[in-house]
Amino acid sequence: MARRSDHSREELRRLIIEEGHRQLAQVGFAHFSARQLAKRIGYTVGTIYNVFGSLDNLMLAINGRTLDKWRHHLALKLADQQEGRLKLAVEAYFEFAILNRNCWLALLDFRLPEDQDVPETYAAKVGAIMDLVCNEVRRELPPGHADKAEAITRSLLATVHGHCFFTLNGTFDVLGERDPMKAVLDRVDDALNALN
Amino acid sequence: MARRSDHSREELRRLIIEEGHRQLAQVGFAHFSARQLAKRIGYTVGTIYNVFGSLDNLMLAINGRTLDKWRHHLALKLADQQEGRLKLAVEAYFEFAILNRNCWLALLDFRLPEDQDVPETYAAKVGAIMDLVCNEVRRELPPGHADKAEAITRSLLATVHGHCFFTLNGTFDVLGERDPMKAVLDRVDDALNALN
DNA sequence: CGGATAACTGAACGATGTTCAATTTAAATT
DNA sequence: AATTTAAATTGAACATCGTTCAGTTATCCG
Repeated sequence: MARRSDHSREELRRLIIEEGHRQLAQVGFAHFSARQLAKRIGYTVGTIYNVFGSLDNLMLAINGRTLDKWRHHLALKLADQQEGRLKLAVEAYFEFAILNRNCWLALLDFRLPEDQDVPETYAAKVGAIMDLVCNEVRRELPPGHADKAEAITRSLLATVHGHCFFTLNGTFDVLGERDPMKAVLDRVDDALNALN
Repeated sequence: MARRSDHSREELRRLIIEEGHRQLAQVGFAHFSARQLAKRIGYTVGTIYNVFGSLDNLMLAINGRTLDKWRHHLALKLADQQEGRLKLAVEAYFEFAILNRNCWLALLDFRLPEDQDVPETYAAKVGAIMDLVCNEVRRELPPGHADKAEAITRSLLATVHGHCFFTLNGTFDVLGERDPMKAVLDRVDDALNALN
């Protein structure tokens, strides 16, 4: 059984997040359980609550981990690419969501109580993904429209999100959409071409 | 206490759905409970399971009710309007989601097990909303592009959904978007103008 | 060694989804 | 009106969940 000598508090924190991420990927948000996570790492429920204080905080940490991996995935796909970088970014967005279905959906399924707002560390991770995409949007903007980069990026992120969700959701199946990627790339092009 | 004389089986079914819808609107998907719903209508848990067989089926029925109300809301807003009908449809889409936050989010939060696919009655309700919007899209399409109406409608629905979700979600707050409606209407315009 | 501190446990509580034999009520039949 | 049949409803039982926290155990330090 794990003891203090094995893990400092910070190491234990990371272990819980990492194994929690794995469990989430396997069983999905709806069947995620702190007790099962504890069993997986050889601890008991109480320990998880001692470390994170609440399930909400744990979920924030695990979802934060997903955001980190997502940003990393995007950055990897963009590295050393010269042409069509924005298109690559959109495709990487989709790819990550599909390859990490349960974890990506958990980003949406989990919501803090209405009175609480997201911690800054979490917001920063979302912002980092936004910044990454914004750089690519700015590249493809016609000269003299650089000031619109942030606004367009926000809107395109929402656009891509919608297509991605409808894909994973089954909504596109119901509606008869068989090539969501083409659809969303068309929307991105439309938005950028509108500035010419 | 409710007895057979008070409600036929079909009436009871409707009562459960209606009160379930109310409860869902009040407490949200995460805190929805069959037991509390039973208490609300003066029955016990078993009855709900006898009528619906499972929580999943109950949720499908309640979400189906939400879809019906949503379509009805859209149709109402469009009735007797001559100009800017597509814009009105988009605004009504948003309006319903904001006015029925918990019920709208439950449409997304609830997911059937992966091996089950959505029943046709449910898919039909989604299709009905799609058809309603598609009619407005077709109106604004340039001549000779009528065959693209369905594909564009699917994509625009996803686009609007993304903006709507980011609004309710708090993502747009984090990203600094203060006028989501303008953003999404721009995207809709971009898509339609791209055909000219 | 021994006291202080940190880490960890696990029982307890209330609430959940789910099942189903037993009961109650209404309807049908005699 | 009495009796039978069918439908409707109950509620206890079970496993599991999030959450708390007094008590135990392990580690550290003087």
